[in-house]
This record gives sequence, C-alpha cells and structure tokens, in this order.
Amino acid sequence: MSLRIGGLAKRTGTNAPTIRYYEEIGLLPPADRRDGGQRCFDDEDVKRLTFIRRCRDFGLPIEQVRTLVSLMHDRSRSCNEARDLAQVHLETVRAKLVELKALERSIAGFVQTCDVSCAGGPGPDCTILEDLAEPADSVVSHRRLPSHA
Amino acid sequence: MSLRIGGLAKRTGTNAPTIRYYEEIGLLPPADRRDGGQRCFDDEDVKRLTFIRRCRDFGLPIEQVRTLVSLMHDRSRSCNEARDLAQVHLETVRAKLVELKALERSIAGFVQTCDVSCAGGPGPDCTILEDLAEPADSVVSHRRLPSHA
DNA sequence: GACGGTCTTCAAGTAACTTGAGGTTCATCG
DNA sequence: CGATGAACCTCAAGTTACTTGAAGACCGTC
Repeated sequence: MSLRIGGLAKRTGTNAPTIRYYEEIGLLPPADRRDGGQRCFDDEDVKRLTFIRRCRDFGLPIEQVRTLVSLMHDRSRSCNEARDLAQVHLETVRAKLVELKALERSIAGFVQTCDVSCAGGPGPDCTILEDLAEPADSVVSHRRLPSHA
Repeated sequence: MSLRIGGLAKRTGTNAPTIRYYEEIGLLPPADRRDGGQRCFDDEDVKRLTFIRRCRDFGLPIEQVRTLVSLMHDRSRSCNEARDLAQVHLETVRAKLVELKALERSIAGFVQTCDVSCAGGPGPDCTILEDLAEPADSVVSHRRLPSHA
C-alpha cells in the first residue's frame, strides 16, 4: 500500500513539488525511496501531510506548523504543552473567523445591493464600489446583521 | 489637508514601505511631491488606499484588486462586472469560513479533551493530537461544544 | 522495445511585501 | 542660527511559501 508522490499529492490535496519542498525544509521526514529512486509514502505520511495541509489552510505559518507536528510526534513532551499551544491557536483562529464573517457579510451585502440597484445594466452612477472605500463601520452598515463582536 | 506618507499609513493601516511599493507597481498613482521631494497625499488617496487595503484583507490578489480599482475609476464599465467578481470571491470566502469553523471545532475539542483526560501531567499515551490528522468529518466529531454556526 | 506519463534534481521565478544601508528633509529647541 | 532627532528618500537585498521550467530517468503497457 505504498504511494508515489502523485498519489500522496492526490490524497492530501497538495501538489507534488510542494511535497518535495516540505521534505526539503524538514516539515516532512526524508521519504523512503524505491529502487529507481522515486519516493514512496505510506498511510503515516498521508496522515502527517493531511495534518500539515489542514494547518496551512488555517493560515498557520510553517514554523508554527512545525511546532505542532513536533508535539504530535514527540510524546515525551507534555500533552499540556500541546494544549497551551492549541489554546493560543484557537484564539487566533477565532479572531480570523470573526474577520472572515465580517468580510463575508460585506461582500454579500455588496453583491446584494448590486443586484437590486444596478440590475441588468452598466451603472454609470453606481456608487456601490465607493462604499467599499469607506471606513469599516459604514461598509458593514449596509447590512442589518448582528454585530460580530 | 495634505498628508505625508506616515500620515497616510496611519489612516489606512498600511505601512509606509507598502505604500511606496503600491506606487511602484502602479496600484497607486505616482504621488505628488513637496519641494523637498517627500510624497504628499490627500483624501482621495486615503479613500483609494483604504479600498485597496480592504480588498487585500479580504484576500484578493493584487491583480484582482487592480481590476476592481480600475472598475471604480472607470464608470463606463459595468457595475455588474464588479458584482460578478465579488460573487466569485464570496464563494471563496464562504468555503474558507467552513474550513475555519471545522478547524475551530477541532482545536477547541482538542483543548477540551486535553483538559479532561490529561489534566495535570505529561501524556505519554495522549492520542489526541492524532485526531487532528484525521479526515475533516471525524475531526469534527469529538466536539461537544456549542456549535457556533 | 518504445511510448507516454510520472518521476528525479536543480535552478530560477513569483507574490507581496519587509528590512537594511546610507543619505536628505523637516520641525523644534536652545 | 545651528543642531538634533524623527520622518522621509532611494535602491538593493531578504523573506515566505511556494510554483515553474529544464533536462533527464523510471515505469507500466501495447
């Protein structure tokens, strides 16, 4: 059940050069090789890379991912250590969630307003785009959603 | 009412080298200069840069921002064109939101479980971190936190 | 046994800045 | 008026996290 790089790539949603890159910077351990020199991977690698990808998708910088990965693989370290780290990340992630929700509202509002007031044609007097250039409060304000504080 | 680069930076939450960089790549027009050669900016610049910053914070790549900026300044083009662009980005943002929520749940669950089962000591048998490496669905599954949907 | 797809390494390119060096300008304080 | 220090200038190089390209080796199949 051993994968070549393309297989691992497909399973993890990473692409092959990125996998090589991760190996190069030590985020993945040096892969086993076949006779011909091609890398081969197993389930463990799928797991590890999935984890890494997920962290990256969350926006964690590589160095933080490295820390988490090392916590994962070094069981001699305190579980609480990992917990504290996770706690910190949790706050980061929550802050991002808030921002992203605000963004979603603001874009959705923009699209909505566009549909309503510019429907169908070119908008020589469209002022919606200008809204985006106004201070944060007023931009969000064309929605009536609960505040995201 | 003319600002120097630092003032513009403060008002827009950008930093000065970034402003120069934006000018260099043509995202901002060449700034006016004082006698001494220092750049000076006005309200129009504040608006434009605020818009740019906001777009960037949304994660739009520079080239898309460039398009939007040009849409803003060229009213002969359709407002719907901008709307479509926003629509596309909205979907991206929503997808990110979903992932981020899953991540939040997964980290929160981790912290929670840690508190419960590893409380106080090193966890040589702690398998919690491994959960993070599992497929999205199962990661989510240890949650017993209030969902924040 | 040759063909196409996948793999290899290594080097260079990309995006979007950030940082640093070395020097000018500006406002203020004595 | 002179000097000091913050803010500014340009230009070059560095950073992060990859992506792309060149030139060639391997691998399954017809």
